[in-house]
Amino acid sequence: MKDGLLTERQMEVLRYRKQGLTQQQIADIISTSKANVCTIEKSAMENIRRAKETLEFLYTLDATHLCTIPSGTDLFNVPAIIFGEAEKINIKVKYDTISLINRLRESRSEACKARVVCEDIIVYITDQGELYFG
Amino acid sequence: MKDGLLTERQMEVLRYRKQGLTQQQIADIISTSKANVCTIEKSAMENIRRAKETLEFLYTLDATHLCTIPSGTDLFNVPAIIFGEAEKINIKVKYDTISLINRLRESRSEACKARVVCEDIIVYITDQGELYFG
DNA sequence: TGAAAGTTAACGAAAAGTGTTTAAGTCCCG
DNA sequence: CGGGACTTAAACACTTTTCGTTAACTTTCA
Repeated sequence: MKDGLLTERQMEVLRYRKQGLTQQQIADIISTSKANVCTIEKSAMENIRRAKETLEFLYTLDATHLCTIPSGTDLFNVPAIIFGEAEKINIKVKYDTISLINRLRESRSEACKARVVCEDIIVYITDQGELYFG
Repeated sequence: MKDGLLTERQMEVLRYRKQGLTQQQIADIISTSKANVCTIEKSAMENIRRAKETLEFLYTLDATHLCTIPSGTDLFNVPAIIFGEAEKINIKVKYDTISLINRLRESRSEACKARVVCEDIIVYITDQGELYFG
């Protein structure tokens, strides 16, 4: 039984950072270079990103594939597509038009350029109407 | 830019498992021993555990542990419990009864079945009265 | 009880992650 | 411009994780 993803070193740096210390100050405290503090902090953030992604995967496990939004689709057409597909399988989506777009932007910002979807987006849905974008 | 914590192999096994296949059946499909499938599945679960713990740490970075809502609690009793605990440490929760329940449902929908909490939920609170559910 | 499902332990090889250093780089502000 | 804060890349020693095998063990249940 081990701890979380973060090493002692990484948690140490994050805690000091939260207190508002600069990388140089932290470097002095823990006796290393500021470059090292930077890489430690960076890998901590990377680990946090991976932890989030891991749980997202877990959610998609009990979600079913709903549809795929093709690259090039206008962002404002996405909700209609999703509502339509969800209706076909008798699931009520738990988001309205606006919050659906926000949720998509939030979780796949790199796939949304201006008003257009610039990557294929796979849409998953749970029985409860929760959405995930792959 | 890598993916989550889980390896391809681990996700593969979890997906088949979700479909209800036995370890032996999966072993046949991916051409290995059932013992190996067992260890892959086990380490996948371990990784998921660590991912959760990592995010818990993130919350505790600027929040303190308030209390734990035990599985089985009626959803409508949750606010009273939280308000009570927060009062003990002189923090005013920034949500009213209704929005607190909504917030919980939003962030831990899979832990709320109908009117009942079906998993233990760890509650964190910041000095500002913001809540997190672990 | 017997068979199928699942778990565990010990071990090895390959792969991935971590902390470090050094040296060069960007970015922003006064 | 100069300096402080931060980022990046390459290389290194080191540790941990992963996938795999074999063989024995426990659990479940018809």
